[in-house]
Amino acid sequence: MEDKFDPLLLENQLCFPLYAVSKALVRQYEPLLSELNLTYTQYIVMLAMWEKKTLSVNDIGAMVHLDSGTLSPLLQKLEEKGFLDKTRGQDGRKRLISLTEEGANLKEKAKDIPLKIGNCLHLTPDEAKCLYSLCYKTLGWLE
Amino acid sequence: MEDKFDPLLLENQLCFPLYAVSKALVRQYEPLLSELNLTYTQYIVMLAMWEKKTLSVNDIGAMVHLDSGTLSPLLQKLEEKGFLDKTRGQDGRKRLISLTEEGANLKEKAKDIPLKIGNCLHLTPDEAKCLYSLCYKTLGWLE
DNA sequence: CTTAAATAAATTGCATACAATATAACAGTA
DNA sequence: TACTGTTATATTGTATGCAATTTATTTAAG
Repeated sequence: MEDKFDPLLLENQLCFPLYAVSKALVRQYEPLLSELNLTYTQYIVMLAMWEKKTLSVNDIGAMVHLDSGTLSPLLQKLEEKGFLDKTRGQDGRKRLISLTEEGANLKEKAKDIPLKIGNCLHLTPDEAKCLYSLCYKTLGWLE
Repeated sequence: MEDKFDPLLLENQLCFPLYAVSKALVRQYEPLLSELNLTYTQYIVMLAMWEKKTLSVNDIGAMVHLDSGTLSPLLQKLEEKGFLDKTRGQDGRKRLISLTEEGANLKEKAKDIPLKIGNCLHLTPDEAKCLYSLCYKTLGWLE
């Protein structure tokens, strides 16, 4: 007489461990990022900016999967911290976001963060690649 | 002359796709859960309650990885919705959370949700198992 | 019994997330 | 050109997350 499989047990969820590990990992970043005066969300926006130098709000949103409701106040804060500038482009609707010199210099201070985070994951390179691929594969179906 | 590997490119992050897929997946739940008058976080608390029937706030927190700062107002809302009851145990510091009849009945209405979510993931059973295991393995190292 | 230390929840303050709405500016058309 | 529809961003409202603090209660020591 085996128990019937209950799809509503917490341990039978797939989303829940994703949700839990995502939050736990973000918490690992916070002490490292606070030294740069950044939160995790601000950090991924800075990653996008270090990569592209100048972007519209929508461009950033497409890269980091956030909408203007989240980005508007967040970009405001990064501007107040002196890391970003906002200007108007030819198209007056767009706000062009660009790095200040201070914002660009911050990349140097961030360079050790990925390794430090990687070290606390305890995944083999293959496991990390597998996790990475499965996340992107799933993400591809959800948008 | 190959480009040097830049660990600060968005595409070289492991946390970022986890963070993005977690949010995207939670968004998939929202339209299904709104029919039950639940948010995703409220749903995982209800999963814990359906499983254990009675729990303290800390017990729930340990199961779903949330602290009292998040749970206190959330449990308040679930109580107002009529899904949960709060009582005092022998230990007057603890609040014992239990299911109301309405809360218990809600499980029947939720029973198809896991399958619906599973269908939109487009992962093979092996891939799902792999993703599940890697999340729990990582989670184990982060707390 | 009294009081200091520990524990359980709740509260506060700040920073997301995101749906829905509003606003501003551009683009196409009669 | 005046009007309409579209696009880009900002604003509003609700619900988390979580660190830090506070409050209530219990436990342990003296």
